[in-house]
Amino acid sequence: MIPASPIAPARSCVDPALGPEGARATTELLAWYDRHARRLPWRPERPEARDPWSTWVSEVMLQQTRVETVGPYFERFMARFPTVGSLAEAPLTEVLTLWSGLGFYGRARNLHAGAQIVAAVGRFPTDEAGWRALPGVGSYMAGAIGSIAQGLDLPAVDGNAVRVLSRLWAAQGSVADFSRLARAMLPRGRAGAFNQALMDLGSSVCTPRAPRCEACPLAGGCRGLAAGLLAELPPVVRRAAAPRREAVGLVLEDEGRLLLARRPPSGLYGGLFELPGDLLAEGESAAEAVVRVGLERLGLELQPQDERGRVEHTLSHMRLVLRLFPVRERGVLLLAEPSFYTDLAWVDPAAPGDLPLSRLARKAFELLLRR
DNA sequence: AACTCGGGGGC
DNA sequence: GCCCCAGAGTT
Repeated sequence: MIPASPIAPARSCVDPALGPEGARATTELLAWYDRHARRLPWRPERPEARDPWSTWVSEVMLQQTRVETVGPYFERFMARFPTVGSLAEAPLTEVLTLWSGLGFYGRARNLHAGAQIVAAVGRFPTDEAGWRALPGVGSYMAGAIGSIAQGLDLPAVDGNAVRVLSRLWAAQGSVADFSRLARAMLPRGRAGAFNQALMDLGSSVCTPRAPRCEACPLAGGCRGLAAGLLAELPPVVRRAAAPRREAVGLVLEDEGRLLLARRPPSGLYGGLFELPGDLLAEGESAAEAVVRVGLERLGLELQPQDERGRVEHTLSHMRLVLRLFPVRERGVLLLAEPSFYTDLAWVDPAAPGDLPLSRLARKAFELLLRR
């Protein structure tokens, strides 16, 4: 842990030497949380009513996803899968359908697999290592579920907590560093409240830009504020701009229905249905890509027609331009190898029904329905 | 440590 | 446009 200059390191930021400053901050934070805790769908009125299952589901959905976005997804998911056993018994396709539009679909796959493990074992994990052994459960989630739903004294440091702690102590470091820092501040028996208080404070008061320090219970002891370092803490890590990539989507129509194909179970949009297609390879034209997709992924000899339109969609690591090409079928081949795709379906784009679909696929449907 | 993995809201 | 969001897994 590196104290941000020009602040002198008054004390070690490592357990147990935070001293009275740390204890005071924890006390103020808990008092603030008692009055200002957000009311959220996964937070029952009585905190002790939190259970591991609903907490697990909410934490998975909340990964890199805003609270407001998760709300309706959480309600629908818990209505359909009220218990870990109910999810374990469900087909993955149905889980992905409920997840459609939420993004990061590997989360749904991991949650499903994790539920099957828990159902087979017959009980939830009871400690940090047990939770971390489940797919999709890392350091943060193990701490969050354990502290919130099981009363374990574990830190749970997310992006909000990093920001609050970085500013409070005028320090910078890795998430692991801040987890140690949070552990040193944990109030025995109220770790869940402490962790959620850090997150709520970071979300509503100690915001990335224009923090509302006048409303912050920690302002009096905030070293970052005192040093005028709030704008630089935590330091921003510049990430490379997402490159623009082109892709083709094939429009095969039959009596108003579109041919959709299910992507392989892992990787980008794993397990979801889409218009057959692919990213353009290096130096490849769109027409060439259409022909290649037909041959390699569908076993069809295809002739691309005039482009029907294009939809743009931004992902974390690329900006996608999906160009839609109706095709004329010239011949049917037997695929030498199993296709990239694992399933095919003819679907009415106006009523796709219970299929797992990405936002991108839905955007393509909307464009095709407009004309 | 750098990528992969979605999608949306705020400025 | 850019940044960030109750991150985790892989390389």
